[in-house]
Amino acid sequence: MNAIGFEHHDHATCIASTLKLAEDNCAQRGLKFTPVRRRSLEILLREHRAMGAYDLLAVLADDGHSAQPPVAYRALDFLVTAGFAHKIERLNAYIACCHLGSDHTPAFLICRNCRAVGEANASQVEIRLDAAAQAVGFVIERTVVEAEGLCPNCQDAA
Amino acid sequence: MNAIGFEHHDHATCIASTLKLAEDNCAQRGLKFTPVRRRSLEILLREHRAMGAYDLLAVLADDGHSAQPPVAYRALDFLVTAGFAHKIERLNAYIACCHLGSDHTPAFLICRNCRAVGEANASQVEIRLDAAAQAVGFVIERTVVEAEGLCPNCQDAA
DNA sequence: CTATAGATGTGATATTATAACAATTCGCAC
DNA sequence: GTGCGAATTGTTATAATATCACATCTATAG
Repeated sequence: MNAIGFEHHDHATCIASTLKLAEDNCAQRGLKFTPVRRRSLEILLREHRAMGAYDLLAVLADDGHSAQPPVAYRALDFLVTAGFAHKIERLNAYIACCHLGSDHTPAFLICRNCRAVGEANASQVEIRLDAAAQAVGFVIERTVVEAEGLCPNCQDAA
Repeated sequence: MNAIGFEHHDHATCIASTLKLAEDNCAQRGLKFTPVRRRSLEILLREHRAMGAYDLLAVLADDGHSAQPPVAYRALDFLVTAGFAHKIERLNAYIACCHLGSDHTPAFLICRNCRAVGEANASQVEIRLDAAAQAVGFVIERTVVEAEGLCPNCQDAA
């Protein structure tokens, strides 16, 4: 899971260690890692795919949680704000962060066929919007970088 | 209107010349620049802001066009596919292209306060996702780059 | 002229997201 | 421990964004 989510990795360990990281991180920052929030992150981690809010909601409902939309959106808000998950704007969907802990501008590779999403390592991405922004006095707070295409599996299929 | 939409420019000329460019471009490529499509582009050009599909629809309705959602979405589809407009994924909104004719990966500066959107000149932006993509065999077809922040006007207001 | 492909009109519905407010829980000062 | 206040959760309703499906029209190639 170095750069991207398309490679194989020890998924069980990946989930467990990320959950642990998130837990510690919340403790440090005084954030409440409540059951719904924890469970939501776990669900996102299991999938390693972009999930719609309603997809998440469906899984939460199976768990016996309340199944109203705000439940999912609140959990996702928390995870995104805390930096444990990202929103994929292109898909209106959400995915667990692969680089939890490191402050980073995420960049995604999104398969248009299977919705698999890889999060590129920030070191492999260079974005030079600063010059353009400075030129007009615009202050950048957040940058979305999303590349759409075909993942290796779906290239083979086609 | 060199790099960005936050600068002043001769708007009437900008609209007229872009419409002309689009018209010629359609003629060359055998695309049909129908009244609704032309009018939609004109509306987007006038605003120079990200408009929701339903915002566009409202203006079209005032014109006397049919006011069902597919009318707006079809026009926007056409404009985006033809390269005359872009979708701002972050806002689920649409904006006329500033660099009509030149094949480019657009990069946007989006004001979170007033929704003004500037389209950066491709030459001022460097995106180096290729390495990350190649490393895992991903084929990039399209890239979305959207920076969110505050435009000069809204910084002053705050 | 006419067959055809593309474009438009229209009603219904799917998908994504938020508002609003009540009820509950949790930490903490007293 | 009690009670206050802030954050979280439960729940209903609704807003905002987007697509489907199918009928009708229009331009044009043959």
